[in-house]
Amino acid sequence: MNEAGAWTEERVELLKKLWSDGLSASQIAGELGSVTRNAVIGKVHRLGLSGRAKNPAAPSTPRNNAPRKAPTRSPSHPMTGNQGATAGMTRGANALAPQYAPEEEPETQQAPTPSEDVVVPFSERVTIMDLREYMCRWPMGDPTTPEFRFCGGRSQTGMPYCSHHAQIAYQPAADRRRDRSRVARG
DNA sequence: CCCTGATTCGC
DNA sequence: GCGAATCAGG
Repeated sequence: MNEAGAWTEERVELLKKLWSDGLSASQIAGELGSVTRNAVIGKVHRLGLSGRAKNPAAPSTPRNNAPRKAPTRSPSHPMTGNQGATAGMTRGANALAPQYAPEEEPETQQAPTPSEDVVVPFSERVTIMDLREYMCRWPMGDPTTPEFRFCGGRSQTGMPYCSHHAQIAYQPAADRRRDRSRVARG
């Protein structure tokens, strides 16, 4: 039978399906299992699927010269002693769970109750003291109260907010009619 | 700090 | 052909 780790027809087809579906490499890797995101990307490139739905004449990352500078990898000492890093590479493909978000939109719940805490767990809420550059700076509550907190979620570099709040704050007025229900006014 | 894909290169 | 390592951008 097909062994895990081998790219069988089914795996390749599923890979193409998920890739064309817009799923990220890590998600596909998590769904396939036994493979890492790198493996998925590698296979994708090998198949010639790279680029997904991007403009063929619009390379986001035009590596003009990038001489790859000799990485000079040392295969002699892949792991000297102990990696001492995370106890288990819980990163990348393994970090993402093979779960899907159907994103249900309860229209019956149009309550204007701006309770962001419903989407942001308390554990992530931080004060300005614990705020980091990579943390979401979405304001919560009144800044005049001592209970004022920030989202504290994971934000991208350069982004003041996390992915969730970034979409809320950066909603184009044209598409704003969608309304996220509990989005509310900050 | 997190994530993404792209590429190289040893196996 | 495969995939880890690395790079580069967000």
